[in-house]
Amino acid sequence: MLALADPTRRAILQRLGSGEARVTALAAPFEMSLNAVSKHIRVLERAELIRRRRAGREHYLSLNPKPLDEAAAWIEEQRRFWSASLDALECALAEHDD
Amino acid sequence: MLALADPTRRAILQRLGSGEARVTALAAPFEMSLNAVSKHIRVLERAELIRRRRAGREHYLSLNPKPLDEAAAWIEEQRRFWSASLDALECALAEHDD
DNA sequence: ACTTTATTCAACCTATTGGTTGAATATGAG
DNA sequence: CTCATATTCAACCAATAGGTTGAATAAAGT
Repeated sequence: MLALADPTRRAILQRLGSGEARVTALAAPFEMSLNAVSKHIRVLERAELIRRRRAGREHYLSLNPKPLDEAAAWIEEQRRFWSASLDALECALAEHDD
Repeated sequence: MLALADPTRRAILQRLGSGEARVTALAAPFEMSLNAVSKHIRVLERAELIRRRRAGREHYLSLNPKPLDEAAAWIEEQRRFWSASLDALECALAEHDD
């Protein structure tokens, strides 16, 4: 299962971009139940896209500092035959060395 | 549905990297039925990752020259908070301006 | 015209996914 | 000790995804 395939999970990753957060906090903005979010978190964790730090009963989630592997690996794999498009991607990325 | 989520579809894209191919040819290497591949092709087509050219009864599929949009857009979206990882990605890409 | 080839359409099946609810576990607070 | 809070576990459910088979369509070959 491609962890990045689900929009809720991508949103969670996005949210974690602005710092670590607890399960409850992560779940808050979503319509779905806490349990549902808890499941998504587990998927992201298994995919090693996020890390969990337990502090008592509170679990703090944060982005795994060396992630994007899944996406990057795929893109890398495509590079050989998709160079034109990758050029465009490179441009997009280069634009943001801020 | 993220079109890139399925390995068969990624393989099809990969195959199309070395030039256009017909449905039958694309299906050949897979264990699954022609119909199954036909479905995957339709998904990729709807996602605008590939294009179809009909020549009589034969359908020639090719990569959409301006694709990767889905992936690139997502990566771009992540850029802001995931810059460290993107740096690594950029390096990987830069390595291949051959 | 008939048959074969290339492809899709339609119906169906099964496994998986994303969600639910309710109970369990564990920690913290009074 | 008891109660509330934070989280997961377990069972379940509905929708979807990916596959199947068989029939439909359409173009080519003979």
